[in-house]
Amino acid sequence: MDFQSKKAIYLQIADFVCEQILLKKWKGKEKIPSVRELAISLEVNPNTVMRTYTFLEEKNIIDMQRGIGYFVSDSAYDNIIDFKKHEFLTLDLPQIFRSMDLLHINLDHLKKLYNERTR
Amino acid sequence: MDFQSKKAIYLQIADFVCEQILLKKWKGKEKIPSVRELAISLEVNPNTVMRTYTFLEEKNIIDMQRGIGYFVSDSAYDNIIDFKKHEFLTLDLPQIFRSMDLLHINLDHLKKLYNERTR
Amino acid sequence: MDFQSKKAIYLQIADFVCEQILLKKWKGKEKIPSVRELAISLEVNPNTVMRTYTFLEEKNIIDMQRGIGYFVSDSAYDNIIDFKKHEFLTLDLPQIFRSMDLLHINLDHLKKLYNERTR
Amino acid sequence: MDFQSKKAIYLQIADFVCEQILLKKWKGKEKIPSVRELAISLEVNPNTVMRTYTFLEEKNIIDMQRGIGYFVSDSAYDNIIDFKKHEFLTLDLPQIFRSMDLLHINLDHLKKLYNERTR
DNA sequence: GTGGTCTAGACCACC
DNA sequence: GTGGTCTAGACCACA
Repeated sequence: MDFQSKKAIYLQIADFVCEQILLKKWKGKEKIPSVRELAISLEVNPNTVMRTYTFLEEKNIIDMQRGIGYFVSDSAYDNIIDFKKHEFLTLDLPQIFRSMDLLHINLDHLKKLYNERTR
Repeated sequence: MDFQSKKAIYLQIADFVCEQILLKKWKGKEKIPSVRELAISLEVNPNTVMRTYTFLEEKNIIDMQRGIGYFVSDSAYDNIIDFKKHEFLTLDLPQIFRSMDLLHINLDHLKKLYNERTR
Repeated sequence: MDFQSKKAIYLQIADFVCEQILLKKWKGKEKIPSVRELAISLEVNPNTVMRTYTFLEEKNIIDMQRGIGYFVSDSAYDNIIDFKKHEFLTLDLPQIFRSMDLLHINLDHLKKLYNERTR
Repeated sequence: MDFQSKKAIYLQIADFVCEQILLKKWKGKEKIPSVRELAISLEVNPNTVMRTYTFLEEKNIIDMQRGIGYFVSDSAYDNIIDFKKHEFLTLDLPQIFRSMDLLHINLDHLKKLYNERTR
């Protein structure tokens, strides 16, 4: 990770964690890296990771067990899908379609780009 | 306009101005609202509109004529299209496709939503 | 304020803010002290007040306006009452009644203490 | 027991032990479960139960007999009552009355809830 | 002036 | 070892 985007680092880390879960690299009920571990491996301050974990706990994506660590919550996968899908459909998509109209990009054009993309 | 999003207000206003131009509501070489007028109608601080206009002037989308006001530049329409298209294709689109993959939304689904959208 | 209790300072400050609103000292739509101001007057680090304000914003008790400051939200009073009442009835009260039973304190005794309290 | 509250687990276990004694389930001079037994039945780390027992021993609520186990102390019942009552009257009650005032809950309301409670 | 983020480092309670 | 809180100080973007 390089944190180039303008987005706050702690949110980029949150996205990273969600992605690990969506990709099933970190599965339900599994322990995730400790605050300090992740901070070292991402080369950021532990406070920043702490902020990410607190943020994700409020969203019921991870759970804390006193003195043990953080765990992927039972409903993490579904929660993330629900949350992100809702965000995508109500916030991102309307703007995408708006841009397409203004820029005169139609669906066929998009389809072509979609199939050509580097996956 | 309500400026609810987290995006900076001056950038939201810039988007608004660009949209007026793309929609040909404000055409080439036409005078656009003065800083003060726009500030009043949008209920924001004139400094904020000033910042928008300075920003757009740097991007050669509007021109200033001292003592007269701001005008849509000759090449405004093409400039906006070029800039926005480039941004859309290289920044937005890859993210969109990434989200679609993670959320298991395919092109057919997108097509359906596109055709159903409220324009 | 002296922050004697074991509760985190940022939560004690949150309680303080809620109290100002419940007591109608800070009314709806009114600007509340800036992060820095409150930090100085309470003699704590600005980060601590920031944390309080972020916490209260998530609970829809205060609103932020970019570059201007924080404001008591429209529904702050009702939100606080709802939230605190729910907490009191479902969390505090059962424990209180449990303690009373175990300690053989009955309602008449409580009533006496209630009427004698220093208000 | 599920230890959901934010209170330290060892203190929640201490409360549990005190309750057994107040309810006379564990009577004076009787042997109480060994650290290991209780740890297994509560599904916690033995260290945590150990801490509870040490804590209660300091408060003269239980006594240790080397090589034999822990016992309810002679004065346990009275000690607990005294301690908890003092805590309840000087710490909990003022807060309760304060909350009641702020939330506009009066004694009659409380009385009704008290009589309706699930015992 | 406002809020927001990040780092560095410390200290604490807990398991 | 774990998380949680707090301070101090810096830097940034925004109104």
